Amino acid sequence: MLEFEHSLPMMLYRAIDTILPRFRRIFSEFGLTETQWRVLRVLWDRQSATLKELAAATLIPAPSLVGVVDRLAQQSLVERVRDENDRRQVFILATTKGRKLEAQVSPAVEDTYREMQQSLNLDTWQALMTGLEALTQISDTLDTPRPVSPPPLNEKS
Amino acid sequence: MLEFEHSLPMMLYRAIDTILPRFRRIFSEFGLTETQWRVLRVLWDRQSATLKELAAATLIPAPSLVGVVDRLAQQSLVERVRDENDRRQVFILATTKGRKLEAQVSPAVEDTYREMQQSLNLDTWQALMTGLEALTQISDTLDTPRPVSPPPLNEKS
DNA sequence: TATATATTATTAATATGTTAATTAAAATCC
DNA sequence: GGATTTTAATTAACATATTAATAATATATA
Repeated sequence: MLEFEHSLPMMLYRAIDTILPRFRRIFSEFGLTETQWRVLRVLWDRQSATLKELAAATLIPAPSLVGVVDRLAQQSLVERVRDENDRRQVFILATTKGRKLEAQVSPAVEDTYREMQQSLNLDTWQALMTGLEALTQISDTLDTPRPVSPPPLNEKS
Repeated sequence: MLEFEHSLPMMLYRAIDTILPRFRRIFSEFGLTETQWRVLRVLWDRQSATLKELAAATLIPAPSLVGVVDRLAQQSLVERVRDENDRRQVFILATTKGRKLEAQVSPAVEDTYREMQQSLNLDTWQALMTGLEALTQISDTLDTPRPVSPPPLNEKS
């Protein structure tokens, strides 16, 4: 029981449950959900992004992202522009209205982020980030979904 | 952008996205979702739990848990028993069928957990767990939701 | 070039998360 | 003892996650 409740996955979930509500309170003051904010947050930093790029940057799965962008578009915060070079792709970009939100929302978000950061010992913070970084790269060690094909020898051709 | 994608919340989400799919593959082999497995996992360790206790142990919000337990009950894996001493409460307990699943599912889950653990440096693992532990306790430092009490001396009524 | 294959976005179906409201039962207060 | 307030579970409404399938377009290949 202690075993389970202190397993790595549960510790990660608990960490998220601990820190995210503080941010969501801010988002909701501006009529945004957390995922909607994440999309805008990325678009504030880059002129546009395809749906696929947006999914990678926000970690929102593409099927969910379709709906998130729909609702942001309904609020006139973003718009879709079909890529004419490759008509499979769609560019998403923030509207002027969407961009104006940044100055409204970001200060409180950054304040909260700093508070959170400062409530942790600096060494603890860095060890945590280093550990998370390492964890996200074990996929290379593990995810190799069993020797699918033995391409060992002859690495180049 | 790098700033955002390497923020603590995004690092936590990325960590979960990295390690959970491996476990979900196992669960689905037995017709279980991740949350369904979490409920069973707790009930395998204790004879019963009220919905509230189950929510705390699994980190599944109570409103979601109602549906999760519904579906587990439909599969005859758990059952509800009203507490006769306090009829507001409901005990959830695993059925015989539900208990038999443990021997089927747990070995693969534990194998995968060990693989994951061993793919990380031991120091890194411990620093990560320590950091997560510390993070889940900053609520005491921060969560104090602003001095709710003293509403600025009677501004007007 | 016609066909097969791969890629991007989207839809579909089901399960869960999030917040607020509701119901029933207990505990508290007068 | 009856009104009030809490508490546990549930419902409701909306948004998102997960997995599989589909449509449209692009690329590769024979």
